[in-house]
Amino acid sequence: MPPRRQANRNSESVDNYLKAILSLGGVEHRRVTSTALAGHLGVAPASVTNMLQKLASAPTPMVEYERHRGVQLSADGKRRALEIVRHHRLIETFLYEVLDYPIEEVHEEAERLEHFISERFEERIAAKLGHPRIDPHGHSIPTMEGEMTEPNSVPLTEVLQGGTFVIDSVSDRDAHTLRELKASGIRPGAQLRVRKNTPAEGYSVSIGRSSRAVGLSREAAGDIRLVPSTK
Amino acid sequence: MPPRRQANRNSESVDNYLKAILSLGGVEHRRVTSTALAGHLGVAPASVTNMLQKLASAPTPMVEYERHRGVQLSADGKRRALEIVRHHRLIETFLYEVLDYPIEEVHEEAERLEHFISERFEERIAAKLGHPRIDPHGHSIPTMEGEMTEPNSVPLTEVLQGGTFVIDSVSDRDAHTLRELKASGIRPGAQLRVRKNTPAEGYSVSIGRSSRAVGLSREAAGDIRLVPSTK
DNA sequence: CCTAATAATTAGGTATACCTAAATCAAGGA
DNA sequence: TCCTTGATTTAGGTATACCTAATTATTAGG
Ligand SMILES: [Mn+2]
Ligand SMILES: [Mn+2]
Ligand SMILES: [Mn+2]
Ligand SMILES: [Mn+2]
Repeated sequence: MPPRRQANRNSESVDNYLKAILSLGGVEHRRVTSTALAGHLGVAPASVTNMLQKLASAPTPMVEYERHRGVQLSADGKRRALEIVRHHRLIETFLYEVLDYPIEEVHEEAERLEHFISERFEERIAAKLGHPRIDPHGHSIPTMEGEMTEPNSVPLTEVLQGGTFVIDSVSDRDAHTLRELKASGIRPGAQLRVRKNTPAEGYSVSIGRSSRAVGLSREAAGDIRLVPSTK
Repeated sequence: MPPRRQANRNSESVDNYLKAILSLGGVEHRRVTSTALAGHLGVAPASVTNMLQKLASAPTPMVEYERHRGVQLSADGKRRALEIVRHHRLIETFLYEVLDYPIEEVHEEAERLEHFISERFEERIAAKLGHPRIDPHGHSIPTMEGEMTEPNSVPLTEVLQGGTFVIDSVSDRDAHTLRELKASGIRPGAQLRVRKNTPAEGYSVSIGRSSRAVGLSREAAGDIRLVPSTK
């Protein structure tokens, strides 16, 4: 019979806009510009304006929008965005832990499935995984109640002094970069010593106890986030 | 960037039309009428006509369609339909075996997810499950190559003589009926003795070695398929 | 062989979510 | 303050996938 997925609220597109606003605006709710969203989502700026107007003028608006001044998530919008992020990261963890996906392939699959799983599915994989708080890239998984801790980590490209760090997370965006990082032993939790990290000199690190220098592209370096070594 | 799911070919709607044509026309490719499809899919007959015309006039047509004479799947259409059925039944098996879903809830979740999983996901759950050939309802799972064996089972309502049978499958369509069947111990593989099965007298059976009579609604009876007991 | 009833198609709309091109706005520098 | 320019929005389209109402085919009965 008619499964009919309803308009606005809850479509795959809407979900992706909300996630993008959360990601660009952070949990501090910085206003996000149409152009930034257009870039992030890969759609034309005009399409963004259109969608924002719809989202803002819904009966229970998902965003707070003012012409020419960008958007912010409403409380409802933030709740939904965090739910999708939870789906995404739980799915990634599940694919990695239970279905033995290579880490560089989990993101793409999760990006699709996050919109279509039920609350039951979410609950079941969370239980199966022991209610994990961190996904395979090192990103924190929002709780069922929509709480998410922000990392106090810093991109490798922005670390000022050299020294020893622990890898907090790696970006999930680019499968190719991720495959390279994996090959060099760069994964969340590993120890990393910064040798060079300036645009001029390039990027070079050592992993774990090894003293071997590992060179990194600018892009790869920007995809690694570090926290100070506690040891 | 642009994940852009492509037109026609491969949309969730198209998948559902192809599955419906397969289901109504059987693997023997009986022609299927627009009205039958409309009923099965819960859409207006006019919508069906429209879709069939598009599917039939695509560069590589998924169906063979003639005005006023119904449709049949093309070889391509059949391949796709069987792939979706494989997805559906593997997902059901996975939800049941790995995620401990109650049997009456697997269908709805599978109905959505079947359209969105990757080939990798399909392959991984199949491997995890040991390449099962039958889903939790007793339906056979098409192979990766698109082979599916048709059951030679008969609905309980169409069994002529009484006697002892083995339950081949139960319908997955109605969660409510399924819950009731489960409560009576009616599941694929179980032994079933037919006591009464006429519209006039109603439907009554015994399960396993028990001699207790279990009454069934007409609808429930039609949802049970039997094969002769080999013992 | 004609005619109703029924099945199916056509015609004309809606909503979502995109796009391009043409306005228009906001802000910073002169 | 005014003007230029880049950002944003408006205007006008496209494609998918639905719907209702009107029209046309098919077919079975008389
Ligand atoms: Mn990801
Ligand atoms: Mn997504
Ligand atoms: Mn099913
Ligand atoms: Mn489906």
